Amino acid sequence: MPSVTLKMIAKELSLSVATVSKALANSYEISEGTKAIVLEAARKMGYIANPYASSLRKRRSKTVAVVIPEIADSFFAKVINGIEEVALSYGYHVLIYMTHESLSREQAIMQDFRSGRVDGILMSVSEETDTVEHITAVMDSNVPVVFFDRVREELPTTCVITNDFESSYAATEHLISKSCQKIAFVGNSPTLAINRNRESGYKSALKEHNISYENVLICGNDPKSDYKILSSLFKSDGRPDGVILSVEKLIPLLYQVCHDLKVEIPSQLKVLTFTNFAMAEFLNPPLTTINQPAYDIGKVAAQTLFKKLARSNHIAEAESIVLPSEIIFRESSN
Amino acid sequence: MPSVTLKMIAKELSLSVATVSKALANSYEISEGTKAIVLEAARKMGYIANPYASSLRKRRSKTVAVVIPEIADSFFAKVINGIEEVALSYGYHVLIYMTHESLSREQAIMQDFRSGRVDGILMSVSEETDTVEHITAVMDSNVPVVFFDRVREELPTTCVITNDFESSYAATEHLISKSCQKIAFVGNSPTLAINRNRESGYKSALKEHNISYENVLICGNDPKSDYKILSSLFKSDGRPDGVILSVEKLIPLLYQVCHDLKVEIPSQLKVLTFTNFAMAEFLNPPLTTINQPAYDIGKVAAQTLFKKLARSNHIAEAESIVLPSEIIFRESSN
DNA sequence: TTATCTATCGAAAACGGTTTCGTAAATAAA
DNA sequence: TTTATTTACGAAACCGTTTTCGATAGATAA
Repeated sequence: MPSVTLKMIAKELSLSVATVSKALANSYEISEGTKAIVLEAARKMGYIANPYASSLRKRRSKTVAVVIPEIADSFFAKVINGIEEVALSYGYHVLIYMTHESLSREQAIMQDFRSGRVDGILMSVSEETDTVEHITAVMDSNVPVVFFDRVREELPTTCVITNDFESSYAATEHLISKSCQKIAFVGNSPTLAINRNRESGYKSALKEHNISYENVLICGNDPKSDYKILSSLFKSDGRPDGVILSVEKLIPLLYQVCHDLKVEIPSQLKVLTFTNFAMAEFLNPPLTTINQPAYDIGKVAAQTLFKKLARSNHIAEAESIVLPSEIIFRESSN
Repeated sequence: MPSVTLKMIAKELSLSVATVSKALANSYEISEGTKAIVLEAARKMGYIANPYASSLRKRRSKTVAVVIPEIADSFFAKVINGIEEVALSYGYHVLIYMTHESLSREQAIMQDFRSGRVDGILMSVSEETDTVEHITAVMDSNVPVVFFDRVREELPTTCVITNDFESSYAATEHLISKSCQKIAFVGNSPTLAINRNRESGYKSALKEHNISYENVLICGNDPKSDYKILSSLFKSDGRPDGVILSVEKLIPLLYQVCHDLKVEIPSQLKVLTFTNFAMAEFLNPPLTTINQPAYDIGKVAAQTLFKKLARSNHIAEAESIVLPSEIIFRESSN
């Protein structure tokens, strides 16, 4: 509750509310003298504008939303850091929403955004998302959306991604060069473009090297069933000698499985992961990782969004900004 | 921009705006018949209330703020998950702000909250925070604050913390039981209560066991200088045989230092850390950790805040909710 | 001298809801 | 039948800004 309002300042200075408002907005209509007087009074009285009154009238909220699955892993944490950094510099506020990989939650969240609550949206879709109506609906109501990481490239907007296909291709080739012959790929959702790109990078590399063994696993959200899926991998006959993890969350699980089944990394199994966290080097064994530039993805996505916000009539067309990932070779794939 | 407003529905149904508003709010003043008609029309027309108009009039934003240093480590990520979960169930929105350990940023953020932007605040103070005027100012303007993790216990509100003193005491005793004689403690900020509690737990245990060696290091935000501080520790004469890390962020750094200086864990140095992340078990060597119940801390803090919000005249008194941490013994301290 | 600017300010209408208060009709109480 | 009460709704004020549109006085141009 804003104790001091424009009206109070106006009364105090025997000016009109309009004049005070304009003075604080540094309008050309107001003389430098009164501006100084108003500014001083506002400061002294501790005036802080009511953002809701302001947003209502200006039809702009100075707020953006970040919609993500969750902040379980380090990737989204760093992305948010990047976003917040940029938002701050633009004087924007950041609302955060988690879908917990649920389409219905995502739909409810997006529905709310048609109210004008936010001026723009930064989002990474859930695993379940197999329709985009809830997204196009808010885009149609003139709220720009910028995707990052988990994108929907078919929509007419900007996607900030990494070179997933290439990274995955290179990762697969790397394992092949280490004489792996049976390489498995573990992803999460077949509907996610990011996952499909990685998968096809993996498959292309196999094809290129005439390797017929191909094994794509889908792990979900439940650690228990994921554990089963992963462990069954090593109990089967076509036991792999290399694994590419597409999901950071599965790292501890894979290490656990290998530990429990006494599968030795890297002698019996070479491992390589898409991830983004500092401790990979100090794991046992040190983990080869494909590092996504998470912080920069957040920054670039936010900057792109603010550019769209600046231009009232931005052209809505599909576009991809690709930030390269970096493979860091460590013992787990040696 | 909300394309369809109350006025439009009113006109469509030849009702007054007031009636429509009350009908949607399920007011007793409106007959069930008209309620049904209004609800149906609102649904069909795709009405979504403008939150800014609503907040302006109701003087409630249905929004809470989370103010934290940053989401660099897993702790705050999990806390936010817990907070978001609770906020969602209350129909609240979550604004997120990072101080980046800067007091002036924290002050600017809190200053803004005197505008009525948020109904309540969940916060973990920055390392630099050595004054609380900016916090009491918003509390005085009737915006409740609940602290978690990095708290200021002198303020008349609720703090959600873990049993830092006891955990640190137990951790120190554990190292002593492993026949460590020279145990160092690495904290971040001497102004933070959480750090002081851990430090005194450490010191009390030493005193209790008549150990005179006492070594408290302060590491800041800069990895380079932190590296120097940590490495100088092992170059000095009074080289420790045990270390307690109070800060998760320093784990990779410590492992790096030990690696570079060829200090072997745990034979030459036993290590133990306050942290909260799943991979500790798979580090080399597996790291003994004091796990904070991060997710629960977020949940409890949020629930406490919403309780305060529910009661308009909540009594403002200092109170601590202590959630116990859990020590998980692993090889690094064996 | 008169007409035209220019600079500076205020009245009032938005923005889109919520809430108070009044009122007419229907019902209950006397 | 008269009076009191309840039910169901609308008119209008209000939340605190922003913005449009005048209005006025003084300066300038014709």
